[in-house]
Amino acid sequence: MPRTRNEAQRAGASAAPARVSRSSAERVAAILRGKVVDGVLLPGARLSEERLGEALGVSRNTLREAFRLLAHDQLVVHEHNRGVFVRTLTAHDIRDLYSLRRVLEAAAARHADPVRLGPVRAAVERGEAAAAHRDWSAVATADLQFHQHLVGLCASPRLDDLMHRSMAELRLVFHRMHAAAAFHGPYLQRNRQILTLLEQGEGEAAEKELMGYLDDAEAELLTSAPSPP
Amino acid sequence: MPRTRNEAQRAGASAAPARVSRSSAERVAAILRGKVVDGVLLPGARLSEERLGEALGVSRNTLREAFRLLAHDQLVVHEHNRGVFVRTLTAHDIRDLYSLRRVLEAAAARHADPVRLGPVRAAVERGEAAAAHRDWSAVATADLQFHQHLVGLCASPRLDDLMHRSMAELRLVFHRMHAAAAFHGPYLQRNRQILTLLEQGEGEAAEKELMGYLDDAEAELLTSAPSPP
DNA sequence: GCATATTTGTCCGTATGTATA
DNA sequence: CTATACATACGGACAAATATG
Repeated sequence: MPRTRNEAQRAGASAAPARVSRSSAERVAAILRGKVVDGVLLPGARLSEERLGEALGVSRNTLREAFRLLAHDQLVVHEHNRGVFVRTLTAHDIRDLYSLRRVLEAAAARHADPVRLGPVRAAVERGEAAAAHRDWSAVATADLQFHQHLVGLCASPRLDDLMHRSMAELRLVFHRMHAAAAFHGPYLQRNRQILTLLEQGEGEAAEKELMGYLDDAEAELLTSAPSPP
Repeated sequence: MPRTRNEAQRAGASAAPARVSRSSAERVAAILRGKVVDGVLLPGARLSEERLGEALGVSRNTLREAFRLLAHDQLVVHEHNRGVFVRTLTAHDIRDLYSLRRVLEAAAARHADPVRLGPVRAAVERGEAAAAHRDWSAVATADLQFHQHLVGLCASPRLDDLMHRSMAELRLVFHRMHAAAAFHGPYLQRNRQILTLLEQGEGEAAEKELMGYLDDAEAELLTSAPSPP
């Protein structure tokens, strides 16, 4: 009899990320996560237990579990006895996130194996194709994926996860750049250049290019940051 | 009637110096986290909602919130409809954790500012003093703190937090080394050597020493790992 | 500064679904 | 296959903290 449940779960987990049964809390968290990273829920917005529970059709207890999950993703902050709010990144947060990216992406460039650059190259090409069609939203997505796959070269699930969560955090401020096109567009050529260097085995040069990219992107984001240091 | 629950909560909370008001979920999570990293709750152990809620004097709702927090620390795994269990690290996990440490600690060695080595030096000296007193538990603590403060040189809260959680995860397998002395002891001299190199501004050499340390520690841990790759 | 309304924190009881002996 | 134990999820209750007028 279906004592195969465990086997099925493990097999499914190893192969495809598709999961048959997720808890309500996870489902609700996924919905809210999407609204936060897509900018539907803006930084500082309050997430009322009563209103949201009503809107999503879940009880307050379930919603609170979802809040804990989102808080761990750093997408919301839980203020005791006050409630849950969409996170507002400070300039300090932005600097920290870019420090973290420098560490992760430098390591990726240093350990990059030229034969594993497939997904990285694909992201570059998706970005260029999107730019040709003036689909700036897709350009932004491809830019993020380029760097995500770059870190993926480390072949570390924990680093992948960290990078993924960090990029979600950064999206909280990307929304402040009302012209996403102007922000992500100029970086396409730099991504292409980094890819080329990696394919030629020029890890050192690629790392230097990457650090320049990150320095410039950080500086640009900080000019739009209203918060003090 | 026993509505004295709140009084008991305050009494317990007042013992902790740091923060006056933490949620019950956070307090419970902290208690359980301690039991897991101290090896009181061993990997694979089941955390029953009913039993633990009874023992800790909190409702199942509150306990479930605490579980979400612990699951995010990767110290427990939440299997849907089955319950919460203390995490069992596989050999794959150990390798991943050391990959992560290599990235973080290499970055730390590379960016180390010799004038900020105070806490690192202090940890080395605490370890040596503890070894002189044959306090192997303190030796282990100092060893972990040496590496924690090393990463602290990056001055990144997010990296600090990541390192801290990763070390907590590693403690899940340190308990398998029944002789903690034999495990942490030999690394004291290597820590001292790394410190010396950093103080002399020999970042490259320090990084190489560090990588050797991590390779050896990883290999030693893997010999005690019962799980397949 | 105070009284009041709102919201969160926490608990309880219970019905339903799932897994395992 | 059935029985049992347990997790999931809901809704209601009330005290405490916070926001509001």
